[in-house]
Amino acid sequence: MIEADRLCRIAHWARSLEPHAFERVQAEMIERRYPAGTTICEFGERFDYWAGVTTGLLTMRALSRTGKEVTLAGIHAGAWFGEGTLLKKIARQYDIVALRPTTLALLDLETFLWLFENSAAFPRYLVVQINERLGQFIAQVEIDRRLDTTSRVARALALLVNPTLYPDAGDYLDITQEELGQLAGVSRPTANQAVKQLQELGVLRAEYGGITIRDLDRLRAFGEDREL
DNA sequence: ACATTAAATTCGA
DNA sequence: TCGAATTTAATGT
Repeated sequence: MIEADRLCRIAHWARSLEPHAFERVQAEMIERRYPAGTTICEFGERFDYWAGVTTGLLTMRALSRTGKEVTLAGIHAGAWFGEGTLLKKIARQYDIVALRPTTLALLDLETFLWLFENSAAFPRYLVVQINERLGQFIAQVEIDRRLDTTSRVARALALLVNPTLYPDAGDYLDITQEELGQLAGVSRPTANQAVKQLQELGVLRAEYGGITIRDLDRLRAFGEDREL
């Protein structure tokens, strides 16, 4: 049984649930911690939970045909993921790896499907979420195509402050340059240079162990579609 | 890869 | 429980 105020803190979508749905979620949700480096779920495995990141940072990645690891999305505290595979009842199409010690809130498949059928608010929320994530995947493909490393890092950052997926996020991002490099697909020193450059442009402020976004619009617009 | 700096932890009072 | 000393983590080049 999870406390009501805690549930509201870790699951923004729960706040708009009808009371009967809220209570069921309260009863069924569990939390689990994972050390840094843990593979939480591997490609092809069943992982029958809808999961939210309570603390920490995850990456969703797939192996391309050439064997290169491709980051599909960085996921940090506040985000919920996995609805696609749950609704289709299939195995995961990607690996989920904890980049640092991470706590997940988990909702089992049965409860998830029950919510989908028995709450009016929940499917509405899911549509918005899925739509937003679709946009993210498209943006992520672009990160990998882009040559210019500063734009890659800027894009990777922009994905982490998406206000739809992270409605509670402030302008401070708890992320190291090492982690940012992994999400952007660049080395740590390269990420460092990119962060420095973005700082000089006034887009963000680099801090020890984190980054403060100063100008979200310019971060978003950074290196906006050139050619495809 | 190495030097620097910030933070976290340990330890002695 | 305070703070100085040490170790670990993150950053800058």
